[in-house]
Amino acid sequence: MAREQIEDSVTFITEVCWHYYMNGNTQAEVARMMGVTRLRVNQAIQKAKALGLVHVQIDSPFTTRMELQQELQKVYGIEKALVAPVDRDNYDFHGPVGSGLANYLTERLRSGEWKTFGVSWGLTLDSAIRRLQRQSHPQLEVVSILGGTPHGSSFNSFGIASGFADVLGANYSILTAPIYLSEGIDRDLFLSQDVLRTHFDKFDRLDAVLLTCSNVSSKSFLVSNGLPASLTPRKLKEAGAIGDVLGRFLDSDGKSVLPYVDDHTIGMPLEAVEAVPEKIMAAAGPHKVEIIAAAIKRGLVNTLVTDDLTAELLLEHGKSATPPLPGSTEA
Amino acid sequence: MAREQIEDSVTFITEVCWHYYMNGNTQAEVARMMGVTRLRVNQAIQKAKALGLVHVQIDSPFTTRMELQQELQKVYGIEKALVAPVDRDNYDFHGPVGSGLANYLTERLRSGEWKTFGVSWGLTLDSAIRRLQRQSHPQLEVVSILGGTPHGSSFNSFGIASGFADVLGANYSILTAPIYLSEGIDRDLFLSQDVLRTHFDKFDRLDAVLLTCSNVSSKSFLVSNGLPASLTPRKLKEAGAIGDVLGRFLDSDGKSVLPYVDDHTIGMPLEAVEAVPEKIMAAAGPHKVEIIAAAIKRGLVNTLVTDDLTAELLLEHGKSATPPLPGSTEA
DNA sequence: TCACTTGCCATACATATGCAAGGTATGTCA
DNA sequence: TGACATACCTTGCATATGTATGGCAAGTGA
Repeated sequence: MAREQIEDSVTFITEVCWHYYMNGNTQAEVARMMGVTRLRVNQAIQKAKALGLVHVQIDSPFTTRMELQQELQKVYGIEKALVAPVDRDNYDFHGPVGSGLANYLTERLRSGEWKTFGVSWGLTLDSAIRRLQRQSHPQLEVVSILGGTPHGSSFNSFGIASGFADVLGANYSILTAPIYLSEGIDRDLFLSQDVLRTHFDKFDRLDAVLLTCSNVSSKSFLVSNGLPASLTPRKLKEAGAIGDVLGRFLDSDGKSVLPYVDDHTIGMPLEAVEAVPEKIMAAAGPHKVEIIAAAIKRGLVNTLVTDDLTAELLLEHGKSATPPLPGSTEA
Repeated sequence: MAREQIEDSVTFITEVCWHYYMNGNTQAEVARMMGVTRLRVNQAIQKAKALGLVHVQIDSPFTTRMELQQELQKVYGIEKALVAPVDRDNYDFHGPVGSGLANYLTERLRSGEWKTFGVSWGLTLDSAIRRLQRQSHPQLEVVSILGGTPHGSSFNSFGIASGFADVLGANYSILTAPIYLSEGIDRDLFLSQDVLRTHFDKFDRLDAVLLTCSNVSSKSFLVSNGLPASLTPRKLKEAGAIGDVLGRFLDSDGKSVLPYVDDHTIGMPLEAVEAVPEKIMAAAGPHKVEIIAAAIKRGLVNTLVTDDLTAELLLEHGKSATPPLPGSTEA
């Protein structure tokens, strides 16, 4: 290395952001004030965004798709639906939903009602973490409710639970196990490990869970990278699976299609999920419409965070596929 | 009026902001998506800023002037100093301090330690309100601790207390009285009104107070518009006053210079302020250096929120005007 | 009917932002 | 000492944003 690197610390970036966002100076003005080039100011601002150092919040963000939200609640009989607007020409089904979930979580955590909540994993939750404002909830515990895949990535089990805990200023507890147990291993023996039993006990005391879902296609990270060798997308479809929640594959009625695989899945059982007071599912994309509907039917969702495109498809699906559930059409 | 006005509701503005800030579209893209002109998108975004609908937050904003903060704490013996960076060529002594106070308040309120806090009034606090993110603290009570002037404005007593309460989702209690009692009215009789006595009783139970201060010049709204007819800036200066805190004029040692006027001032007595656990003063500007120093000397400040220009002048003032207080120079 | 008001649009343009390409200072190393 | 690499700067330009101006269409009222 020749010449020492210029100061590019958080302190520098923070001051740039203060001048730019709080004081409303232009990038050129900030550069002049701080005695650096405009380029470096520009870069600092971009770095701040990337680092999640600045956060833009919109007050009452869910007023824009009120009709869709109310119709979803009515048609599917769920307690709350939150619908984020998307750009249809440049569709991104993780970002807006992530923002929406981040907003809702912030609001929900403010009440202080949650002592512990469970998280699965996936790109949607990763996106939510990166959009969350740093907070302080020292009494809160984030519990991982699903094992990980061997292909480690930032949105895998460990990264999601610790990511939430970090940004929320909370504690966390990791499920140190693979999502699917290898064929040769005895399930009961494996689960009898003290560390796992202690962890599993926490599932019964969760105040909330953050769920995601996916369909059976290459769009699903789990299907592409995480399935046991014996399980192919083809076999899944033949068994009637339309997608998974917590690694457990369901049919269009929300029933498990592969009990044997479920037995070898390390994570919170869906029966336990059903018992959690707040079941929040964050999911969007045309390919997820069926599995979202199935998960709702199964009783896995109180609150659905999605986008307007998916919401419209869900309503279409709900009207065409099934007559409204009895008692769920009341206003 | 010809033609009905176009939809310009909060819903419309919110959707624009969502696309622009959350989804990262350009204004032109948002316009195309929503079927309006770019001009209207641009105006909606500006309106959102003006309405305080969008808020930009910076994580750990007070790392940039760490040395100044520490030196202020040392030289003046205060618990905490928060220093916001400003643009010296385009100096604005309300905005940055308002942002700083908003940030600190948000952090402080998150702890849930406050049940009730007192607010005075002034442009600095008004600025803080407009920069605060909407929050929900149903258990919190904002208490006005100073009467108002007849020249009602948004930053007057009523507007500040209700403004804080509104944005914080809290309750409020107003001091329905003029800041200076008219000559002819008997003070004790006036204060014996039930509604005032109930209000004054709250002063003893405050967890915190937000204070401001001003000097004796036309820059002070109080001096320009709020003084009783018998009190002129000249008289104030002759009596040794260098500024006011809560409408009470102090000399450079922080002592009251006009006990008779203080008797006719409707607001929290400074002796009661001294007893509050957290005394937060938000003030900046070269003209406020002396009165800030005096207020600190009087023991009215735990936490000072100011800007870097004022901080430097305060340090200069502290070093030249007074030898460091005994025992306050320890690190 | 026609002048007029109102509210929006199209256009144009000044300024601000994002980004790439080549230049320059300052160190390393043969 | 000079070739070289590195880290940063300058310049220039494409795009995005902010704002002013003239125009047009729809309604109003003489």
